[in-house]
Amino acid sequence: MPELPEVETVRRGIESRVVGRKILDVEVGRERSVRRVGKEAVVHGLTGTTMVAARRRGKYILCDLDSGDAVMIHLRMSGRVLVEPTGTQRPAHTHVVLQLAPRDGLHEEMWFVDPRTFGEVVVYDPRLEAEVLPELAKLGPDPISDRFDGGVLAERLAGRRGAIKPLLLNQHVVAGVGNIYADEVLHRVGLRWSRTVDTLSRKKIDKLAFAIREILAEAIESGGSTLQDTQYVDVEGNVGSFQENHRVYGREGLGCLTCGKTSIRRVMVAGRSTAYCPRCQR
DNA sequence: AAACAAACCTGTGCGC
DNA sequence: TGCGCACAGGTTTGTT
Repeated sequence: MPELPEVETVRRGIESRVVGRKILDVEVGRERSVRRVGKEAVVHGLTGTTMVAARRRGKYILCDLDSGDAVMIHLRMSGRVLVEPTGTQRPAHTHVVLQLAPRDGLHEEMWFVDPRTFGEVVVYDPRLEAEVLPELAKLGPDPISDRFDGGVLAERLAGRRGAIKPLLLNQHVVAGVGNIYADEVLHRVGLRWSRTVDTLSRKKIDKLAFAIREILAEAIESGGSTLQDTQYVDVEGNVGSFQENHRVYGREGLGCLTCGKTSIRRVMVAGRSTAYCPRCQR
């Protein structure tokens, strides 16, 4: 579900609503959500600590604790983070609850909610990051947090072959682009999902890198994309609005908003549904 | 090595 | 109304 813009929106919410508040108590209702290090490590690692920072690398949220430990939260397909007043009815699939020290007299909890349980919460010693979270070291550049331009992208694509879309989804190439934004980016630069990297000029790669930054930044500005199922909401429960700007994703059969002459088509590529305009994208 | 399918889960929407 | 199937924002693992 959530891609870089949604994850960044959640990170900002954690930064403003959770960072700086002591964690008084921790409940883990589902072992699977903390499978990487186990329930004990999460409960003991968080209880009594205070988050001092909330960072992000691609789709990974990384929070620093005043104990020196760190917390990694990955939402995968259906994870959500919510901050709600203590005592509020918790939704189904609320797997981890952090009781926060009251702020301005308000008692609140942070919930990790995740129906499909692909997501996870990990508490770890940052000195052991390479062993606990080996995937972090393999991530490509973050198009928002890191220096990212055509030169960087060309470097990441060097030596790789095949269709462009699966490469944009590869987190080792670029960290944070997912299925919606890959389709939107490719449409903006007029590239079809099937174009192979070896046919891309350096100038086109510059445009591609620029469009990645541009679209992700615009989406962050809009608070991310919330689809019909309203699965994605920020920590306050607000929906995003970037779906109103989608030009291909979820628009199968509708007229292309750019050329106005062809209808958007949808095919399966590398197991992911892929929307494109056959006229605008070559 | 790369391309693809399956796996991990639950919920929803659709056709019959 | 009910049932079975396809599919969903991600990522890893195993197989050709």
